[in-house]
Amino acid sequence: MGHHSCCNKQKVRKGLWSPEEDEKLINCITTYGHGCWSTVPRIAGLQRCGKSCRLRWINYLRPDLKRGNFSPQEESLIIDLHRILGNRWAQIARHLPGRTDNEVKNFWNSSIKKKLISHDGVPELTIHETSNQNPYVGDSLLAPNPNPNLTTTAQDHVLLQSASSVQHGFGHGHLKTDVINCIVDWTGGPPSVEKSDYDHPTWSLDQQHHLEAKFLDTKFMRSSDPSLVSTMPQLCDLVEADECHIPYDTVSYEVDDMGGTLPCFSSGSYVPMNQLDCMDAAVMASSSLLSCGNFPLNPDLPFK
DNA sequence: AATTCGCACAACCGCCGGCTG
DNA sequence: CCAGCCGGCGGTTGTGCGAAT
Repeated sequence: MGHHSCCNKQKVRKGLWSPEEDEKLINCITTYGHGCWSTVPRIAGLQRCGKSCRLRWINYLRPDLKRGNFSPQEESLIIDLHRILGNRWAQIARHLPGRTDNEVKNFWNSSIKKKLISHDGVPELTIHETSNQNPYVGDSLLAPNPNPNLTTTAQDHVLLQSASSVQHGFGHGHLKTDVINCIVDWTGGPPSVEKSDYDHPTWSLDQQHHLEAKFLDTKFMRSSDPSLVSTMPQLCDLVEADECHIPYDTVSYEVDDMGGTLPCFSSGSYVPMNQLDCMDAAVMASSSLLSCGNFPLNPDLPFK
């Protein structure tokens, strides 16, 4: 079933594309758009299958593609995202404007993977349990890491780190209003937040505890009530809806000792340092777990 | 200079899920 | 409900080129 109908009707060319073929494809798509890919080869006068045309356009001919080497910022982002998302190249690539999933995948396989291996495995994943300052944190607050390259232990470490980020992220300061509102809606509202505070909400210690408790209640309740779980806010959607990606040329988190500006927010909201972590964790959590709609519990954890 | 090797990148293959008739 | 079509995705293979021998 790998071949589509368009590939069976006549002999199709395979292999590298010639400049002439590229030109035909570009002319066709800039003139007519691609519409249905299976008709593109016919319109363009190409002896290729529609899939091949689509791939060539997406991976090579698209005008918004950014060629050249990956910047250190992009590399770092890929590593971070891969740690969470695993080999979901398309999802990773969405956070890298001008880059394709194929490009990211090749870059990972040819470059990053080797670097990580040569650094004795996965160095940035070596997080010790001592970072766990909360007895609950060892549980699956976040999804089991889908990264197939990680050992179970490494996955646990990822969970520890990410969960910790979530919990310690809700300190004092300002979060993106939409995200705050989402959290507030979901939790039923922190104990004493004023409506007027929603514009620039600040999380008191009480509110922080309330939110943490809500997260923990929901995620660790063994009463596996899917309807409850499904009410978890999909923070990632909010973040992604606000163009959660790095700029084309550089990434500037403009981080100082106390905090920084999230590049994913066009408003450039100033976010305290610990909440940058929180946003990271939120993206991770909702990308890999919430969107799956389930919270598998780690059987090795104390909640039985 | 010829050959081999390794790497980066391009392209293909097979599968899956959504859509439609 | 089912089958066919299609786009999208991830894994894998193929190709070209430069470095090493």
